[in-house]
Amino acid sequence: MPESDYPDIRGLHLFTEMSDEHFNALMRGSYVQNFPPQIDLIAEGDPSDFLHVVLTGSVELSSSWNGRETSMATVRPVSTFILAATIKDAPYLMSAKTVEKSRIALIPSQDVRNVFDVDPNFARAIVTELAQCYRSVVKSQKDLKLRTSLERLANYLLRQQIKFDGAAEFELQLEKRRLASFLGMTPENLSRAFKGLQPYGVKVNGNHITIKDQDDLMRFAKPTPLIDDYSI
Amino acid sequence: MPESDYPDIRGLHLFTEMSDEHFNALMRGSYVQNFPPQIDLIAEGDPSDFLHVVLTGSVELSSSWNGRETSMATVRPVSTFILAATIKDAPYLMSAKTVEKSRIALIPSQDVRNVFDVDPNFARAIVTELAQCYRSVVKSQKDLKLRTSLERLANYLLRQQIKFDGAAEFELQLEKRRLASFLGMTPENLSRAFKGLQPYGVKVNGNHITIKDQDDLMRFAKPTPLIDDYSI
DNA sequence: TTCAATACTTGATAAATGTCAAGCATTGGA
DNA sequence: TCCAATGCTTGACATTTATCAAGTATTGAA
Repeated sequence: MPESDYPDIRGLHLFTEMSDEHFNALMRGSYVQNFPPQIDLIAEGDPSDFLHVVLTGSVELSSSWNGRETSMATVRPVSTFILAATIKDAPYLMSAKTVEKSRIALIPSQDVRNVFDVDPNFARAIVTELAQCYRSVVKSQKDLKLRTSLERLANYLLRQQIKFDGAAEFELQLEKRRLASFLGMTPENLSRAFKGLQPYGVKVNGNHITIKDQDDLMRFAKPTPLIDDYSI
Repeated sequence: MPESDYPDIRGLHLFTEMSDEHFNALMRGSYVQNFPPQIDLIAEGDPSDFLHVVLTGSVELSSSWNGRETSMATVRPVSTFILAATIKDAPYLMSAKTVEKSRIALIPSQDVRNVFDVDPNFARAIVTELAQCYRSVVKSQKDLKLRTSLERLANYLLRQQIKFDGAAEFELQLEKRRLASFLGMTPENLSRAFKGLQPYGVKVNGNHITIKDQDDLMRFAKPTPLIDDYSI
């Protein structure tokens, strides 16, 4: 891997605290590649040979069964994916595909496991990251099981609003059909759900969202940190 | 904690490989308690002061929002719960309550974090356990998003059957209303779902399940290791 | 700029799931 | 042993969500 890419990766929580020696050892076997949009990076069921790091662009994680498919998450820079499969040396549970043109680092899983055993700081970082991932899925599970699709959309919009520093207007970061799948509904239903939020001051124009009265929407959405705050 | 309880805990994957010294250090601050059925052990949102280990009995993990409640998992001996909250020193995302009379070990979270930093074997075990937990939730998420309630029940029964070494008859380990909630449906719907599986050779009598023709049920359920095999 | 491909929306309808109410079955004290 | 409490089942109905089909809007490449 060219050393010019090191700083981006070094900046990740996962790699900030480890020793230079171990970091360099990890990087030696790794490489960075540019991918066009819509490229399949991994398929669920494949052996987990590499830990992936998204440096630019975005990657969608999805799963299929019996001819159906669902979007599980979208990974944005700078973060890793399929850490758990790498750690366990087990097959991927999700497929990954670039959404847009993306720059991705590939770190051999065996190297990750080796360095884990000798660098306590890296070990600590990995376990923190994994715990974070675990808690994110649990939150998402609660969202799915406890809320209707309208409530899920309302809370999604409020989470996005927080990402944009509480701005009253912002752009959706996902295509609507992808968002629908992520929220566990059909694209048709998402269209209707947006209409269903009009009485609470939500306006939609293409990807542009306007939230007229945040409090009004919050009274309906009833967000809670134990589902909606991905930082804890 | 009485030393007589040590072996049960030592037998857990999480604790087998660590040094005696560190294990004893962990145990010193811990204690074991017997709880009657239906006792609230932790509430979601509480700070995570202890890592819990179920030695006997069983514990249900659940979550609530806006007056609704859902069963997230049932923990059986010998295993831990709320490991992720302990590691992150973050609030619990789920509540826990004994289902039956249970014997539970409580290990101070701070001690777990301290020993993690000094015992590489323990660190490795924790990260493996966490990766396992993460992958379990992802599988459960796929189950929920990709399958109908009838398909979820069919696959649940096949998973239970495997637990009982493929026996054609076995007892449900959960109350039906708990099972319904775990599978993301109402008790009424679960009743109807059992009827819906009759054409595939499933017979129900109270908690007693008979699967007349496993192949028949499998043709309907279409189980896949990437959702249904909790060992990978 | 044009046009074909793709995404999105809408309405009509169907299927899945939830709710309510009532009755039956089981269970665990008194 | 009895019976009250709880869980389970069933039917009728309501709601939610999905499907299908058609039309509109948007996008990207020639």
